[in-house]
Amino acid sequence: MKDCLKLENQLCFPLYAASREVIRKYKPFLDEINLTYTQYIAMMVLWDMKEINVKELGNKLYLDSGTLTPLLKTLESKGYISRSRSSSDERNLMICLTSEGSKLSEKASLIPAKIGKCICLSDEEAMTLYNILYKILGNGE
Amino acid sequence: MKDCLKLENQLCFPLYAASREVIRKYKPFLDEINLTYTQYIAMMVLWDMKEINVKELGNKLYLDSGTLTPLLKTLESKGYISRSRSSSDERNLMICLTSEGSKLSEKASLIPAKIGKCICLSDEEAMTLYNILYKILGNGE
DNA sequence: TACAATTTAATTGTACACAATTTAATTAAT
DNA sequence: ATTAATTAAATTGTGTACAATTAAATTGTA
Repeated sequence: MKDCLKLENQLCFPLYAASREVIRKYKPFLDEINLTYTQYIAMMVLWDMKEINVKELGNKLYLDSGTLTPLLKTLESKGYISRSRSSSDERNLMICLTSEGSKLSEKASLIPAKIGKCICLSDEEAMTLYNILYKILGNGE
Repeated sequence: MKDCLKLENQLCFPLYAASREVIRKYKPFLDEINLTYTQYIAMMVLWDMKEINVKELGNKLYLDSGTLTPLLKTLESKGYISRSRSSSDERNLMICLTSEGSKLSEKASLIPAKIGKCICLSDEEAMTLYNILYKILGNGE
């Protein structure tokens, strides 16, 4: 069998596996605030922006409406966001943070430090990883 | 809003996003051999091992039977693998490569080079990334 | 040897991902 | 101003992920 097909010679596989392992580490902390990982990163955008439409949110998260529509309905049912059409362009669905959703950031702000303790990379490794990952993300544009 | 909750200050997010972006780059090539990405990495293990049980396969891929059972049934229906209980221990389901599945590696072996052209990292960056990702994967053990 | 504990897959249920299509609203072109 | 093209979100359908439970086989132990 060709070496290029061995799992240990792939870059894609540890990328995929490490991504899932890190998300798995978030789970116990996210359970405490009743969010999934994808809901958490959507909330991160909202904590920052307060208001955004689905298209823009999708651009930031690399997700489309097929994923976001049900996810945002769930966040609405949890009381963290509101969903309403833009009056200036009815095609746009505006997502707004509720006060309940805003309040959630207090508890959430404790999570990054907790995760840092679980990952165990040096500051330099973390920075290097960050830069290479964004280089990969930049490739497609 | 606290900076630690900004999306651009997370390491987990570019990891998650880059993983999906890379898998997305595989799609047109994997479509040609009628495999999804997860099916592809499962086949990689089989091209290497010829025979393996579900538990071991799950250990290698960081996946459990909830994901693998339906995936392996699909690969069986495509004729690439066979599924049969081990005679020495009926709890174990042995996955074996069929000749059809083995033949598939010829076409598949062309994919890594094609992907390499899409990712555009230097050899050094690729090696650095690989090592850091496996360091993350090693953390949990 | 019984029987409790463990192990392996399968199953069930929830939540993404994402391609492809549909629907409604807006914009562009005639 | 109509109609064609475009855009945004929702919908549909397939395939993962993964927690939790179940069922069957095996192993350990009194």
